[in-house]
Amino acid sequence: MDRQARLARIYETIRDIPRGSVASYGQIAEIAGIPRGARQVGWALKQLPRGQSVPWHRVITASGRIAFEPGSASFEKQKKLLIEENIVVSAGRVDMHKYRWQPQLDELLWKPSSAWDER
DNA sequence: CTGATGACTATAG
DNA sequence: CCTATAGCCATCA
Repeated sequence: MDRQARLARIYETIRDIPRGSVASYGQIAEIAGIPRGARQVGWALKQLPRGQSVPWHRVITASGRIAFEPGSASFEKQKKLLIEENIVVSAGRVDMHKYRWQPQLDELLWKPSSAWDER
C-alpha cells in the first residue's frame, strides 16, 4: 500500500467517526488497516490540506487528551470544535468511556452508508 | 545508509 | 498525576 492509499484510508476512516464521538490515533490506525500506526495517523493529519471535509478534531490520544500543547492555537481550535458538538472537554481532556467511538460491525463492512440516504 | 523527529502508546515507579 | 523508558514506524535531512 503506497502513501496515497494510506492517507486516503486514514481520512476515510476519520470521516466515519460520527458527530459527538471521538477516537484515538491508534484506533483509527487499526480500523484503517495500519496496526501500530498511531504516529502515521498523526502524520497524516498534519499533512491534511485545509478546507478538507475531515473531522480531524474527533481524533485525540488514547488517554483522552487533545494531542496539542494546552493553550496553543491548535489546541483551542480543537477544543472549540469538540465543544460545538456537545463533547465535554475538561482540562484538555475528554471522557473516553463516554465518547469513544464504538463502530458496529455493519458500519465497518458497509462504509458508504450515507449513500443510502441519497437515493 | 543513518540518525532525528513526532497531532502516539503502554508500562513501571 | 507526573516522569522515565521503551517500542513503534513513515518521513526527511
